[in-house]
Amino acid sequence: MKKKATIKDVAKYAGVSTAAVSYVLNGKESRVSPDTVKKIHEAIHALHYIPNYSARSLVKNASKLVGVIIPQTEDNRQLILENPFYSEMVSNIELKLREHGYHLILSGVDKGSSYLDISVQRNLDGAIIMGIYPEQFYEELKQVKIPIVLIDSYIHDNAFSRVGIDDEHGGYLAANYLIEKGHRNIALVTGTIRKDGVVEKRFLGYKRALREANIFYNPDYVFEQSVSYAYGYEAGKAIADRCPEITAVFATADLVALGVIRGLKESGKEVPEDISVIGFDDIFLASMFVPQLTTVRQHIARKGQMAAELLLEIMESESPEQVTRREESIPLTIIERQTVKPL
Amino acid sequence: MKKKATIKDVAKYAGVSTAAVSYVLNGKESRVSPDTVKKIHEAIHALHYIPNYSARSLVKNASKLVGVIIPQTEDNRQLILENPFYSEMVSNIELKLREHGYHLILSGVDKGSSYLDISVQRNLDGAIIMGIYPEQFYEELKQVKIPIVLIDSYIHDNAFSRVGIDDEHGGYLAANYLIEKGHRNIALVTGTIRKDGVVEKRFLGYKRALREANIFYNPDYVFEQSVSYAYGYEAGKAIADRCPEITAVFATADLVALGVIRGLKESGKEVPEDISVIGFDDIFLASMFVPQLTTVRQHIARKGQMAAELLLEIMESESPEQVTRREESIPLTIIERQTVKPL
DNA sequence: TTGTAGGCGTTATCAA
DNA sequence: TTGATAACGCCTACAA
Repeated sequence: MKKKATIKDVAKYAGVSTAAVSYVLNGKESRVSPDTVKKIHEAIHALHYIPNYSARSLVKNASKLVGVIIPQTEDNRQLILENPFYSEMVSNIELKLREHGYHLILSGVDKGSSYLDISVQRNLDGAIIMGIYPEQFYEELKQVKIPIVLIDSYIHDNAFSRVGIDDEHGGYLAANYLIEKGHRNIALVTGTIRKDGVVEKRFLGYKRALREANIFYNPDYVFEQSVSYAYGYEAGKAIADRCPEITAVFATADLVALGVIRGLKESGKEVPEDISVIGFDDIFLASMFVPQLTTVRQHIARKGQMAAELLLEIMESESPEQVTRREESIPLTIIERQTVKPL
Repeated sequence: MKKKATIKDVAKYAGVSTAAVSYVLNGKESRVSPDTVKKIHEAIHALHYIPNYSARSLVKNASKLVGVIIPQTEDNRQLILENPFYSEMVSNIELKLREHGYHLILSGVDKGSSYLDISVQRNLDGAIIMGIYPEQFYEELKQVKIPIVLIDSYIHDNAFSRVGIDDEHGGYLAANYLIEKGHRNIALVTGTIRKDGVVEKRFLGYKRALREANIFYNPDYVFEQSVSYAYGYEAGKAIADRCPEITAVFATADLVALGVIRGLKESGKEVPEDISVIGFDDIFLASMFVPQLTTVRQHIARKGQMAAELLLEIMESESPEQVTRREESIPLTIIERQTVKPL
């Protein structure tokens, strides 16, 4: 097996020094005579020379590597990449980073070991974190002094930049839409309401909409457990079986909404004839489903792109440490489809 | 900002040589006295020492990094991670690799640049490739002498190991199932039939089933274009509008099948009352959909796991170059749900 | 059992 | 404009 060509090989082949080669490799051709530049390019080509990033990383203390973290399941620690919400963001992030010469390490975090480990081991230039984690996680994260962009987190800390949406507003939009359609007994189906989580904000928006419409907030109408199709299904059945007065459901994620619809159906309720449902996110499934899901759209792809752009901007700025933390927010709109019926 | 601790710092702190530290770091504690081992562990802990993989990669010529490639869209070069089929495999691969101390670089491949680049730059220890690519891609791939596992490819080459399914058998299973239910005019909706692609094999299986049942193969019943929901939708409408004699559809991917069902519906055909549909893959959506999709199940998660296991085995063997190419096949079963009606 | 020192491939400093 | 050469952090003969 032929050994890979190194910068030395190139230098020898071109009859120049390694320094010269390094210069042209790093775009400092002005420091080298046009003649040698040409010779070096020829040598690079002839030898199929490809720079070794490990060596480069070692001396430049920068890896052109970005870490991306998405939530994982509690039990088997597997990434929740099946959720189109995450996969859509990841693919957009990957593309954006690739366009700028960065590669992406997709990784979960094992219990016990902190993300600090991989970040330091690999000399990551930055990281994008989706979802919310125990507070300790962020504390550790702060130790690694690299640019970090949080997606969908309400952690306010100067160490992090963030991109997200106005979840409170989104919750308000959804509930208000149902109210405008004449609904008054509106259930909320949602994942665990954690302090400072996106779900809590949406919940708050829901309550505000009720309040403004002078509708009594009934805690019994809140179905709170996990953000999954399975739980939506369960909640849908429960609503159909035990709360006949409910005429509309706001699910804080499309995946949950789809589960709700199925649960409702299996208990003999038709959507939207008997009961209306609105989701949140507008994952691509939402429009594939029958009936097509009415939902609050957030531009998921854009979210990924913005996170990547934000990170790139910080990483490539002269002094990343001094870049003021930035926050970006994605606009929200109601997408009217087939699952809400005016009363 | 405190500098990261290096092996020298640890050595100094513990009052030993860097060699000793390196030994315990690499599990060769037998070469060091229990006493110094202890001191070194203390030092590592006290200094929060974390090894620098770039440096390690440089000397060991191994990176503990695995490249994973999934197909990307033609136009915008973005990864098709939204397809649950891929994301489910990726998340399983990631977990398996992580359990063995490897990290995963998820990347697309830009036109013009070969995967050779990133593979050499990053000193990848191995790679997993999903989907099929132009022949040239594989030729280049062979140049990088690292272990490579192909998922769903019929490229036969000693340079690669493979994991996949018996697609011909799968196609046969699906078509035969429909035939057993009394259908004789069976459409095939599929992505482009490429030589040596999985789709071609399924197509072959479909034809064999017809032949064995003495059913005339009608090329007009083959709707071939792209493996996407959108195309399925289009094909579904076409079938409903123009081929009233067709009573069943075999879609070579669930995503396509769901599109077909929607297209059928919009043209006034009910599934399965008017027309039956069977899919392929059993992505999690298949059971979420209304009606629930009858399909040929391949254990997608298992496929990802096996690919990772296979790769790990090769990478960690004494002499990866000599490991005989291996092939693994995942079993297939029909999952009977609600979209096929006996005639 | 321990330590010294050379080298992995790059970059960057400093003379020439 | 060039070219030695010293790092970068780690591993591993080889010597002690």
